[in-house]
Amino acid sequence: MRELSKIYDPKQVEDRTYQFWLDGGYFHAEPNPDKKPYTIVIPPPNITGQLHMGHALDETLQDILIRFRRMQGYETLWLPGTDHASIATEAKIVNAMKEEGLTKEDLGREGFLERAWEWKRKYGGRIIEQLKKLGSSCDWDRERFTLDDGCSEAVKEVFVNLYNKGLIYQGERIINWCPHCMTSISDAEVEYEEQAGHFWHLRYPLTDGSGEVILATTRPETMLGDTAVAVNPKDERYQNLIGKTLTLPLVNREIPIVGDDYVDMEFGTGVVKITPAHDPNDYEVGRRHNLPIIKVMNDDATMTADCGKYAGMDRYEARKAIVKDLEEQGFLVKIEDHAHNVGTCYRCGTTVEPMVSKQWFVKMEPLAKPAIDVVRDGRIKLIPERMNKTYFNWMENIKDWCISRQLWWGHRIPAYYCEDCGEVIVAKDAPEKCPKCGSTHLHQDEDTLDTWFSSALWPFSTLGWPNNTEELKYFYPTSTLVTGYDIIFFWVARMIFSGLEHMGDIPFNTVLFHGLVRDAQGRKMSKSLGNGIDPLEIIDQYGADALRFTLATGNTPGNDMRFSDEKVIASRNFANKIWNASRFVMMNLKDENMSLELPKELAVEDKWVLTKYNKLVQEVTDNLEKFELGIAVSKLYDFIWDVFCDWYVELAKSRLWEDGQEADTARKVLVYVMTNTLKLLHPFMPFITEEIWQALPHEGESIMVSAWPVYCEELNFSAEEKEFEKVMDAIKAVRARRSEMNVPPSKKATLYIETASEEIFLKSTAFLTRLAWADQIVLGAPEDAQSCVQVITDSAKIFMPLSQLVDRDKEIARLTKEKQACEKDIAFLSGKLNNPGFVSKAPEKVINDQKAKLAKAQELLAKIESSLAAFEK
RNA sequence: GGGAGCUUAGCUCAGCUGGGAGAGCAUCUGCCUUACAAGCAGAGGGUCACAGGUUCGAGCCCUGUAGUUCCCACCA
Repeated sequence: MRELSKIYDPKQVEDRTYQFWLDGGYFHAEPNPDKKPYTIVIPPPNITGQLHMGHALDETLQDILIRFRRMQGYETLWLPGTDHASIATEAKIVNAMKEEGLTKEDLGREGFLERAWEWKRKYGGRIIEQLKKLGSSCDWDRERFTLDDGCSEAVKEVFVNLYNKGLIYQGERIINWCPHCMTSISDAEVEYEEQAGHFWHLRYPLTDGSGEVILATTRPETMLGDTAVAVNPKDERYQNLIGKTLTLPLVNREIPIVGDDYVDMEFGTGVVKITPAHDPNDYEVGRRHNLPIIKVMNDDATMTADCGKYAGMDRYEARKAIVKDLEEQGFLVKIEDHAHNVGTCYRCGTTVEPMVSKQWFVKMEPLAKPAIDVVRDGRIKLIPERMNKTYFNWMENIKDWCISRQLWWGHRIPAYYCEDCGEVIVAKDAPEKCPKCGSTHLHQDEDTLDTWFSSALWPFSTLGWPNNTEELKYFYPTSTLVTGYDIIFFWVARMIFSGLEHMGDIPFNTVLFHGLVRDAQGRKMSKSLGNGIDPLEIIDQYGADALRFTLATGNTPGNDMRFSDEKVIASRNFANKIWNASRFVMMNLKDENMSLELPKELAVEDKWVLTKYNKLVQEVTDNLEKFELGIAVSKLYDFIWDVFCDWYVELAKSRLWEDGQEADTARKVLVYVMTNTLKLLHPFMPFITEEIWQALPHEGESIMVSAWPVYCEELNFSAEEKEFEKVMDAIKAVRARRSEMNVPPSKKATLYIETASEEIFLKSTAFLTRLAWADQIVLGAPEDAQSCVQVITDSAKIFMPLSQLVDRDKEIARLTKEKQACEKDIAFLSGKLNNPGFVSKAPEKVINDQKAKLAKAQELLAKIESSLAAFEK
């Protein structure tokens, strides 16, 4: 017998077990023609990041799928890596430099990049180490980084290909500019939030002095860049003004009044000032009317040198000054409160500034079309299905993707400019001279690419593309992508069109979306709220298995979940329960090298538990294959706790304590069910299952590479299962009656059992004695039935001679109540079965179920009635 | 403005293709029964948001309403 702590201590297990797996090389995958591949590429976490609950959920779900498939016999690759996260990382490094009093410009591009790589070497591995704490079974030999040589090669290849096909172009267009990050960002990177603002009503006089127009604006500082005022051509109030000119206040520039459908006559005054350089809609109006574009803001959102007295002011400072001047000069009519949506940078939260700027774009329409088709025709399955709608809506209305960033940390755009003739050369390698004029004065584009440009290639760049490697041939398309719904546009959609365009095939078959992990109150975890829960602390306190179990339980695809200590404690308790169940099994083992074969002769309780177990195998496998991880895990919980621990272990004790021939059968069944159930649980709780599996008789090196259990018909004993449940029902009923009457377990009672199923009850006397606190079992009714407490189930009537507890009136009342309940049941069931509609239309199985229920209820009623009659005699 | 999700026990949530409502936590009762008090045995607790409809039958399907959360669009 082993001496094991009553409490499972994850700390003594986890690191050691993880190292054991690494040493065994179990995480590594190689192309293997004898097996089918199963591949997941990790959503690469940012190198700046620390593991948070979102990662923990994401990685847990992936590891569950990976471990499940690995045990099923697939060649299983979980490819890990990290993302260079251009904006976030650059900002971090710039901040660190600031403390030394340095700026990017001080160091220059080379110096800055040197620092950045140094930083990456120092901190980039941090999150990887944290992933290992969770138990992630990634193939660490294949770890990649979005800025490594291979990914860089892929990025250049893609850029050049798309450029040559005309799908990447450079152009002067209005983009979103973040004045804090000092770079352009894509539309997807802008987050809108409602802010309280104002509506300034301004008076613009007609140049000819014949009057004025009044317009409203939320951004008066942009008026310096107004190059027109627009009205709706159908608007009778202003029709006659179209073609006339106004004198722009403060600036005294003459600007035209144009007619454009864009103007909503109902909104504001029906007059809109047009600032093409700083508003996307105005930009479009400007293009339609050939208006000049006047930039009034610099990249840092200060006013440009051309802004006269406002030059150099910050945009908000300028706003104040301009409003003040307008007011003083009589151009301000009134100020209204007005709530409006303001675009902010998703990285730093700064209000973005729409600006006209020369940038690189991906032409989206031709790429979007096939990407829509593969989801529509089901070649890529999104789970939950409703994500399709979100996906289509975005893809069908997609605008061109601004991919250039004014940053240094990232993939530098492979475009070169001839300083002599202005030729633009896009090539993977720097050209030596200009192909047009032969000049050697060339310089590379200063900008880098959007981080998401490289992550879009992740499913194939990590497998060696553009080289046609064995890995690429074998593992692509990948099987499942697991990610949060919050990056469907940033990442998922872009991987789909990139895979189709460059590989000619989908990047993955299925996308499993999960939701956000929120705090116990349902709030988003965030740094500013300080309500974030650190997964590493949870692991430290409760163990990785408890954390994983918590995240998997009750998790439905695409739905957010709440995280609370109570849930982790419940999971920790479950781990402890398993631990103690295994202690029980180990304490009762005689031969550590016992055979794992099930004995031929099985007791009825063995057949009962094996039948339940066998069903569990089927269901858990089904659920996992359908990505119903939360359902699978709760079935395991129920089976282990209720079926195995609360029932089977208790039932097995009878034979173990006798220590006869049959004890050996019990041991074998215990070990069989325990080890196989551990296998089913292993994807969810890898550490504890390995630890116990190793301690129990087993074959093979590790549970993680053992074979996944399969359903087998020989273990299906449904007749015995049903029969045995009659005894269980009796035990439960006796317990309930005793509890109702507050009889302590120490007070034993003889059980007289009147039943048509005598055989099974006879076999089960040991169970009735121990589990229903009896001192003796007698078949048949006692002579003095009236002085007995009676317990009635549909298959038995049980008498307990606890005469001092029997109150004739109370017994009659109780039996009458039971009788009424039973009659109600019968009325309901027979009503159903007498309904011609039901009998003719319901499926046969349902009808038979109802008939069986009715029969049982009638048996029960007969027993109750006879008892009642006896009492009333 | 458009779209989606959610609303089930006191709390947090399951509920697969429609067949008499489930779990965990909390509450109450009794138990240190030789794996486990992080446990065991019981109990109470629900007009499945509301109103219609389809159906023999609706928590589940359809329509509408309310509350709530989120996404997209961005009317200056």
